[in-house]
Amino acid sequence: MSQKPAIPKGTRDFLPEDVLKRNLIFSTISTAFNRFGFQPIETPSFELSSTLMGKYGEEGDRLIFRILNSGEKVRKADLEALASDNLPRFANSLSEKALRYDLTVPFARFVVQHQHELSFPFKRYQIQPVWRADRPQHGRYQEFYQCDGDVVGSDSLRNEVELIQVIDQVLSTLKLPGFTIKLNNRKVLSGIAEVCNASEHLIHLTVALDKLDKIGEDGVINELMGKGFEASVIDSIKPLFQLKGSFEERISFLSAFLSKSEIGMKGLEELSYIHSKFRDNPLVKGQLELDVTLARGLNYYTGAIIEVKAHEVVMGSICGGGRYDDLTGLFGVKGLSGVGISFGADRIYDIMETLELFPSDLRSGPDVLFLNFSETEADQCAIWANSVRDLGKVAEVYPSQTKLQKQLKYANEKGAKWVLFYGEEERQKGIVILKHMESGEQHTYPADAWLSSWEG
RNA sequence: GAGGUUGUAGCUCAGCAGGUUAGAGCAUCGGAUUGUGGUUCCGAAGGCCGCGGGUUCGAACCCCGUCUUCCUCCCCA
Repeated sequence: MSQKPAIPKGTRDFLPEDVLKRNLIFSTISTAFNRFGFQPIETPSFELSSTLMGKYGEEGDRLIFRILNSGEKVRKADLEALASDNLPRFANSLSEKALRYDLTVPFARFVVQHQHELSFPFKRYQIQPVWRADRPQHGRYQEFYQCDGDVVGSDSLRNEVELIQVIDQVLSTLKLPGFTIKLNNRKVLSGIAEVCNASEHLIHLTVALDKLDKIGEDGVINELMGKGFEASVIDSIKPLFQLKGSFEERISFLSAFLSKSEIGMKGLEELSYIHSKFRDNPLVKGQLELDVTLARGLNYYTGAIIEVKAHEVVMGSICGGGRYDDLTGLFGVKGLSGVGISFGADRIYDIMETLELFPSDLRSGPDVLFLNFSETEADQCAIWANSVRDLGKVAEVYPSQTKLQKQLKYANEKGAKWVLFYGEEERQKGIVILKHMESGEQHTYPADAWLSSWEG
């Protein structure tokens, strides 16, 4: 009985070529992090549910993939909770583990758990898949890779500057035609709420502001009215919709707007500090932009907020991050400041695919393919193949004695550069024939010395 | 989680208001060419028409459910 092959929604298979392309992105990212002194770590694919639950807000909890208890443990199911419609409790009784939802929370757990083995400031990067029970859409998958870099144990703004440089270096190296690194600061958002007398509704305010580029000014106003904001408050926010001009111009506008808010001014100061560092040490390709509507969903950011958008393509952000002053506080260690970014490798992949940015020579076949004429000659070829491998080249011996036509077709499809003929005829004459697949030219060499004259 | 949309050969798609053995191109395999690939020509194989139920003399086509696809919202990488 055969079954129709299928994979779950939101997941993908990767063919050899796809993996090579993705590895190019990964290696570009890890190279950049390495150059800035970040070190790699890994954490398990799944964590205890208690580590993850409640860290991403109500929405986030819903999107966490939970792992069903196995075997006899299912008997622990809390049927009373089910009967009384307490679904979260019922779910907890069925599941003690969950697939990781991002790399930041597991990293916080990691830092607390290994605090005595790490030296601070600790700079790490991590490239691993994460899982979200989200509804798949363009550029959204249920399984995707995140590439995170964080610095914990240092509140210097130089870390923010450094992370922005990493982003710039990675995306420039990958030859993205252009991208904007949007910057904001949670303190500025708090300041805005403060001067508008809306401090207690900060979240609603920022969530609505965040949608400005999507639903427009009227949409934001409608949303705020829907959340019960007073007209006077909405009016006081309106000037922000018109924010235009250079980074400096926006800073000076906001300095006036936020002059009565101490925290808001602190945020502005941080933003202009970061911006000033790129004056004499400019970015390669990235464009810095101050965007007060940038909020991002995660509510643990306390300082800088970063988001990167690629030009020339419609796609959500390809990189995001920010500073969180108390992430490890959730795991019992207070006052450890951190700042980090997260690349969305799969979105970068999709962008590079649509803009055709992947180099064409990624898929390289064997340098030499030895045709298989008979057991005896193939044995000799296997010995030669090892010599070729010792030169750091790729060599393959065709495994069976099928028709030459078939073997050459294989060589052609696999992109072999050279094909070596060594059959009975050649053996008797003491020669080998090397054929260059692209030009079709053939050269004859003495069998005992072909390797030294071959230019492969 | 809410609403809409899609599903026919490995891939991209045809299939006339429900009517005999469901079609094409590309890909695959074989042959033309028993020691020479990419081109060409000939041929073959490949489908519970997403899955389950219903309506009908009769369903790829109509109805219901379910899964999947893509999209909008929500949220995010």
